[in-house]
Amino acid sequence: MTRTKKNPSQNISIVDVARASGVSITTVSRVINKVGTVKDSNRIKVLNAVKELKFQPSIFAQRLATGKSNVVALVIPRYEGIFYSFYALELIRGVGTMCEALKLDLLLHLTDARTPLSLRGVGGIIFSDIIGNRAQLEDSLAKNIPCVVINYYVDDLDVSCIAIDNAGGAENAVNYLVELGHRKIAHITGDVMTQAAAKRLEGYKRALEKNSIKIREDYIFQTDYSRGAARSAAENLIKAADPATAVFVASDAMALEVMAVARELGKNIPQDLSIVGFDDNPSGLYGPVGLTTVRQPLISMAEESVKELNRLIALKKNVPKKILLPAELVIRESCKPFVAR
Amino acid sequence: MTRTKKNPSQNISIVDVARASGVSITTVSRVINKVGTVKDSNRIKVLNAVKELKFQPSIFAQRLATGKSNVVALVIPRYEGIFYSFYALELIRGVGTMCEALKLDLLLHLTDARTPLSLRGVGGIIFSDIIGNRAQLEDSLAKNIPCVVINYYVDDLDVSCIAIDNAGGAENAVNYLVELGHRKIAHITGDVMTQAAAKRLEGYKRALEKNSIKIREDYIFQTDYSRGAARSAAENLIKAADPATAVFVASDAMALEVMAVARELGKNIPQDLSIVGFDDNPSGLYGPVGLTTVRQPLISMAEESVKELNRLIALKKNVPKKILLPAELVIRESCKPFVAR
DNA sequence: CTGAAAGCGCTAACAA
DNA sequence: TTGTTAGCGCTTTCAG
Repeated sequence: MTRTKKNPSQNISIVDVARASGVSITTVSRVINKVGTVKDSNRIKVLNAVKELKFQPSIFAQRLATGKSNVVALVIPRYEGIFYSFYALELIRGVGTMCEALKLDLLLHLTDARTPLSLRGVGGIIFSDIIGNRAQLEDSLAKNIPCVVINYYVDDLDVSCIAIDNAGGAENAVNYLVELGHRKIAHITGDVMTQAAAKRLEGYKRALEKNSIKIREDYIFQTDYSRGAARSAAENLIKAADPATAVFVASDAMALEVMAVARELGKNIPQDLSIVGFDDNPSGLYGPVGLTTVRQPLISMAEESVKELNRLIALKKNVPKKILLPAELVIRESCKPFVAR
Repeated sequence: MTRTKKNPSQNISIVDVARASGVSITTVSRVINKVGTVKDSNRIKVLNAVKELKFQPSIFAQRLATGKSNVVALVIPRYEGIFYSFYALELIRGVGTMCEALKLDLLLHLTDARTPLSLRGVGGIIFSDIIGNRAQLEDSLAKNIPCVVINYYVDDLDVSCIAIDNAGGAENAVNYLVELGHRKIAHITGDVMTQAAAKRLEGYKRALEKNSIKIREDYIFQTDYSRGAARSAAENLIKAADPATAVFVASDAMALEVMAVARELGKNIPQDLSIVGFDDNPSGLYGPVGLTTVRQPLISMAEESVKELNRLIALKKNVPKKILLPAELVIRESCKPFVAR
């Protein structure tokens, strides 16, 4: 009838502590959880026993008893290349840091959008981006699991989200080029299936319009964020009959590729072509010419998402908040004022 | 006495399923866990009820009852810049993938080496590297928690480890340069406090010795893996009175910096200087000259570590295995045969 | 301020 | 093949 032996590394339970300190397990529980009232002398006895026995409460028992979970899942769609992206790491870093600060456990879940989530025992979920895995989000919401979406502005669902003002950032970037005197400004987009890329394109167009510059479709090069696509876009851009004098590129990784292509084709950056990227990826610092770019506050976005999730969990009901974080221009050396020649 | 209400998203328990399918909870448990023998007709009833009620067993109750945890912690020392490193992401990717395959939960724990680990309820720990956090490893081992160390060969502790043959990889790289006719081969080290960097230096020296090339201390440039250090090393290397014709650099990130410096100083790669890196970081593909490098099987290392940990957990005792994975040379365009001029 | 005792949801002997 | 039942370790009434 009696159970044989439990986990040898965790075998001291609240019972042992109670026995050692001569009080009831209830009292031990009280001092562990810092709730209720316990006579000081007793508290001290318990605390000593805890230290003595190296007692660590079992999270499983705690969670079983309370019905609460301190686990936060970070769901990252495992799309091609995500793991080579600066973005993912920053996210994990930010979320991880804040989870630790808030004493939450972080469960990293790499998902392909297709399979339904089966995150059991999770207190809340952070969805990084929504790329084809909207169903997972809706499911979780339906199950009343606290959710927050990060890096995607969801306006048609009752869910907290925290995203970056991609359109605004793009607009700033293009405005800057205009201020430098450029009128022929091209744009190399990312994968416009993603919200970020679509918004960046939107911001590009808006900036041109506001500056009364005609939008030329032959100056817009659509890519899928891949290096290959960036390369051919760059070639077309540079070899064009009436080439642009500046280009706003939807990611730093691609912007670097554009720089490389330009050099190969004998062009100097920024003399022959001004380039602005997006991301503030540290690789943008590599090489002779620092890349001017738009900084995404990824870390703070990630951190905020955990805070927001925590708020939702504490609230015990879904009172969504929608947050848009500004994206700031970082000026380095890859742009020069336009001079006619 | 009765508890008010539990987690509203998880409120159907094994009891409900038992009731709905007209069997005992034990039988339900049996079919859930696919153990024991259950009459087919009953199994079907249960399965239907499970589907009907959208029942999901509580992992906390399961773990409480079994005393087992399916959580695997990946402990990554939060050293400066780790989150900008290709290495960390690859690791997380590999470990994450394998955890999913093995139905394990992944707890990502970013630690500073100083604070003792407090990973409660974890079934096993994967230590990524051992940089100053040896105490954490020893502690966990003492607590009988299954551990495996990844990317660090531990020969003085009874623990499973899986590392990359840094010395061998370095040796291959240098041998390759020798085969190309180079005799003046420099080395830019990483932070030799890390095992990887130390081993790479060791491999470099060994290759030279085996080829009867005298080791010149003025050809060895020590760095801390940082870009700044790489830059000044590169400058000294190139501007030296009797400059090396080839250089083996301890990381791709630094090798790229060396390339950049060389270009700035008017040198051509590979005509004026042959370069081999280490990592096979995708950024090595950027730019006009593909970087010849040593590929670390990071992903398989990460995957193997989870398998090994799983083995240890199943074994219920510590029967360590030490694994060393080969590192293979990837030849691209950054090296040329040496020709006297 | 304290303790007894009833669960939390599940697993695993054991008996049938 | 199935069901009964005693825990797993902790929290939380409720009654002192």
